[in-house]
Amino acid sequence: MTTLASVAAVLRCFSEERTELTVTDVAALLPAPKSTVSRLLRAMRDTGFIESVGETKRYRPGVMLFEAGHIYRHASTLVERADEVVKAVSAQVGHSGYVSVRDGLDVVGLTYHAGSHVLRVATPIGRRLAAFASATGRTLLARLSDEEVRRLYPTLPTPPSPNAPQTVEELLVRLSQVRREGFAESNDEANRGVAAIAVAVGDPETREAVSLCVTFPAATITPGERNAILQGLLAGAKRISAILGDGRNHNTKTN
Amino acid sequence: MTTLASVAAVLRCFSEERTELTVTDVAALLPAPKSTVSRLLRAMRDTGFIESVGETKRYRPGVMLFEAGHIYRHASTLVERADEVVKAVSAQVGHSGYVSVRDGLDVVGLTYHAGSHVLRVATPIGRRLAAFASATGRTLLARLSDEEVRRLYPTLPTPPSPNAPQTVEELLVRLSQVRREGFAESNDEANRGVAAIAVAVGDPETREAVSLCVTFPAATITPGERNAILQGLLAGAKRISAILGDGRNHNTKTN
DNA sequence: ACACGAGTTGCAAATTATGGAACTTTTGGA
DNA sequence: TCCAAAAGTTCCATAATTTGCAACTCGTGT
Repeated sequence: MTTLASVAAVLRCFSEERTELTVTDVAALLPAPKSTVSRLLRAMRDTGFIESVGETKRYRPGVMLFEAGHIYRHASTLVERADEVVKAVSAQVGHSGYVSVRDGLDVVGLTYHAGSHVLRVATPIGRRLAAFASATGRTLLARLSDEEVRRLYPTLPTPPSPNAPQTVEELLVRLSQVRREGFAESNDEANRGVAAIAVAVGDPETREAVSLCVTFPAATITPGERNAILQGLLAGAKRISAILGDGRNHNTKTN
Repeated sequence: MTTLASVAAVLRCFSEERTELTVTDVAALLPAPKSTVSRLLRAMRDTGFIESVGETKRYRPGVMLFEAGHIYRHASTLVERADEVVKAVSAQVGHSGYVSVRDGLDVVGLTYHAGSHVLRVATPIGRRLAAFASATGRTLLARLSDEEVRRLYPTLPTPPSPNAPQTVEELLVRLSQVRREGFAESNDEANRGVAAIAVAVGDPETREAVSLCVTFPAATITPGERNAILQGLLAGAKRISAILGDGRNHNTKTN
């Protein structure tokens, strides 16, 4: 394992549930010998990747990562436009919305707008979900060919819920449906009692694709509300697509 | 230069003005031989520190940095509390506010609330300013002893404006004033026509310190508005200090 | 077609990282 | 307060990775 791979592995150990790490934590998580980890964390601290928490031997991400991450987030025209759409739809229907990107087998939330209704999901910003087991992820996977999807998923990871695809074949069927309908839905899949509608759009120049998503309570959503969400997202994605020249907008049906 | 130092140096080349980098860019900026840079960027891309922009040879920060940066930002109780204070004062007086931390000789903006008045400064999030030449920076430097400040500044960097301290001795005088008064002001210093008031507060457990700041147009601010800003920040900092046990709140005067 | 600039690759030498073991420091319980 | 255990650090020979020069490839513009 190269130094870079080690550093990346350490950074991936941080999460919202584990915002600080010790030598022993990292030694167990990587796994790697304590001596190696001790020196690695020291070097990471000295170069700004992590910082000590006060005078303790605990480490947390360094401000340099915040700065670079900020640039990541704010340099993308596509994300900006997608966020505007999601914000407007979210405000219109009163449910939470967010924008995600795919990173390998996962989707990562980049932006979030809390809804005004009582149902609040935890902020998805910086949070990872399995792409195959979420509406946002499936809209992004649907932009790949079946061959590309098969290569990405030689075998399917353990599905996190019974409503998620259970086999690669089922996933492909679901993706085919996303392509036909232009959007994906999830129901009681990533969060109990929560459903979501998602639409993807891309920027052919940067080869970026993002998923626009609104979540809502599965049990109490009205058909009118659901339709407003869907139309809002589809129309927004179409506008973005027209501006950026995606030409792969899946808005083929009005449902 | 170790691999880690090289990677950190590359990440610091990104900015809001330079969101993408090429091999040639980095070779000039570091500086380093093209061959070294080519392989370094390749390794960084392979491990998630950077991503290719579409099919081009340009690179930008990777989503992994966004994730780690998000954790940095949201793991801090102090930043959260400071942000609430700044948000409330900003909403009350209608001017922009933000929270900053010090990183070496710089301050970095972490949060931002745009004011409702016409004067909008560019978002300070992720942006660096010279600590000695900004109100936020001086509130944070004032928490150091004079000896620590002298060690940090053997010589003073070139002042970016005539209103900034011009010598280390002048800086120390200004910091002494901040300690006495409990806040710092800047006027036409970081941004033309813009003034700022800042108050610092810390968390003794994590040894964090943040600066709470509100900016406003230097020419049109009224004494009442200025006082509302100052009192709002000082009172908020005092509340935080009482909760976190800072005991170094500089709220020694009501002015 | 050609020149030039951007970027990549080969290879020997230089430099850095590793892991086991010994050591030091910190922590928690009696 | 003391002591054992756990956490963390450092030494050192070996292994692994990185480096920079030079040659090469690719893309672009005239």
